[in-house]
Amino acid sequence: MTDNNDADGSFDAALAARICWHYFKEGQTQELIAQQLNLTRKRVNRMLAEARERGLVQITIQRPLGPCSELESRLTKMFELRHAIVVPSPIGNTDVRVLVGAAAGDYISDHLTPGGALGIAWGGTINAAAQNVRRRSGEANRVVLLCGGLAESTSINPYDNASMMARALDARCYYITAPMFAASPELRDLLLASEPVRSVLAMVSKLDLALLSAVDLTDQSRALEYGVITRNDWRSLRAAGAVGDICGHYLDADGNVIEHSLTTRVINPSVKSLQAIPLRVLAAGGASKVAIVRAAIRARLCNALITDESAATALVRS
Amino acid sequence: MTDNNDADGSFDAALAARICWHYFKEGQTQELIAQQLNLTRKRVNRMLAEARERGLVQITIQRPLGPCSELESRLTKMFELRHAIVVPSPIGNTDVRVLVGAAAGDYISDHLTPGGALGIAWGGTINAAAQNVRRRSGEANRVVLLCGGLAESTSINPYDNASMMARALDARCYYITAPMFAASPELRDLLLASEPVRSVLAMVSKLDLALLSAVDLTDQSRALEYGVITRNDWRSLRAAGAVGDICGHYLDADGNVIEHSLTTRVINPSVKSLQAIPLRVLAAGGASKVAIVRAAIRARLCNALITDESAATALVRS
DNA sequence: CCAGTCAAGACACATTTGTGACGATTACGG
DNA sequence: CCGTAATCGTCACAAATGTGTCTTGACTGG
Repeated sequence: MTDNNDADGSFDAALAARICWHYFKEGQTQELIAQQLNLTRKRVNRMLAEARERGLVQITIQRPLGPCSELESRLTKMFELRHAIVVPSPIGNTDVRVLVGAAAGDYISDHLTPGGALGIAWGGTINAAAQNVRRRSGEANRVVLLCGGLAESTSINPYDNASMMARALDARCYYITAPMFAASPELRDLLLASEPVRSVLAMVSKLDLALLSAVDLTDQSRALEYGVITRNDWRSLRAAGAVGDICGHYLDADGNVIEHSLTTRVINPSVKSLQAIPLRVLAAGGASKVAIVRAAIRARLCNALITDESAATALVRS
Repeated sequence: MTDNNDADGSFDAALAARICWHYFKEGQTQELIAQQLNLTRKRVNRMLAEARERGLVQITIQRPLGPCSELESRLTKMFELRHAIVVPSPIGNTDVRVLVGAAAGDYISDHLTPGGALGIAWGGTINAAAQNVRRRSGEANRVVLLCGGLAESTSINPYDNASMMARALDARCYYITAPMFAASPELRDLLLASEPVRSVLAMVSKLDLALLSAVDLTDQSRALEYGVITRNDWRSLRAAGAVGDICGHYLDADGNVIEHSLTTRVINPSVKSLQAIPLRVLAAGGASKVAIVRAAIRARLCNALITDESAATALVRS
């Protein structure tokens, strides 16, 4: 009856849930909970932390929250978006992606209809979103990963993101079983035409909802850090006018698609198929993402936006 | 743009929301938040507490939580309920009504369709539920209070409960503008037939969902404490075999309606009209409520139950 | 059977949080 | 204009929390 179907064994979700209940709902002290449940306080403390990590406790703040909603409505009008969500920028050294991702997880929970098909990009933001989606079960949802994989598993990995999201939604997950960038244009074409890849990509235009992320090409770009592109590519892409990419489509500041040697090798859903998705949510925050976010909107690759206050402020000033 | 439509002025919801965001989502310390926002730490601390009081932050624990879900399925089968929700019993001296109420608020949020009509009873549990409902707006929901009022405003008051719930749901609220017990049977009949009362009661059988509470007649009964009934009535009701009441309908242990001088003066929806409501959720926890909960189920006054572990355990043992 | 390894408990300590006392400042009614 | 009361900030301290280190003990692979 008690389900411990999670991938890793060493975590008693039922116990954690009970601890969370006593702590968050009942407001008891960790000490007392430990006594009652015959645990050490430290254990309680750690399970509490782990439960929050895993998104076992969901903390929602009643929206709208003041100045942010002002920005939201301005963004919505200005860029003709379906929705805009603006969260406060971090005041500490918190990663803005965790915050925007948390909001994105909420958003997905609210907008993915039961049995719906969700496409996702990858990255720190998406990772945080996956951790913050409200768990579902038995709805036959589907998750489609909108990019190829990365061979060397960095801390953030596309397949990992997708599997986490799928697990949270109790969804079937579809992966593009190919690298993000093929070794050669010829190989790319072969892969695109070959079977597992072709049929997964064909699903894209049928999706109900896409959760997209933005890769920037600023000095802070994580693409370099994660080894997605080389520094040479980074330089030449910038020289070609690119400000970043959405699912491997490199865009200039006006939202035009940039041609580049990389783009002849990328394995990704076409711009058209992405545009066919009714609700295309872009989740990206921080100053470095402003240019690519604006470009993505202009390219009509997104019609809903989740971002933070600082980026939103910059966007409405444009 | 920033809406401060709450009844009491001296609470900056937008600021509180921002503080909550930085604290709960970003995980910053109160000290740092205070610095950044130019507030004192104490102020941050108090606003955090107040925000939680007011249900501005919603904490959800991923269900199902182990042993409780076991009880839930047993209750569901045993009593042929639509749903059963069991929450852990308090381990400290927390009021069980707050915990059961919190779960009830969640339940309402999940099951009241937009634009739906909700009937509610009153009491500590309902009060907690109202504080825990997820805020909605612009859905034209309706809330109908299923009992008359109490003249002297105790800490928990029917009109108060209803108004809080209606405010949370941005709902129109309908009150029975009559006392819970009329001074005489004749006056009761006059009131039932008279206009504002009659039409509100007529709405009852059209409701989508009712959130009911159980009044017990044990030694711990709050009905005495709140001065709803006199000690004499309490004694004679018990003598007549009553174990408690649901919306003013006194029941014996088998769920039969008890006749009593009080019941000739009570102003409430008929049993029939209550039974016509598709989803009738009874929220009540603690040992003292076991008998009346069982009676209510037998009387088919409820087909969904929210309770705590101790009461649930007692119920399945019957 | 014996290290070696790893998880979990005991303990200790620094940080963070909740709360009360006290004084300053402001609003308000006479 | 003054006194009163209420509010808010400052300080201080106790409680609760997060995080190390060290130790115990169980399991593992020779």
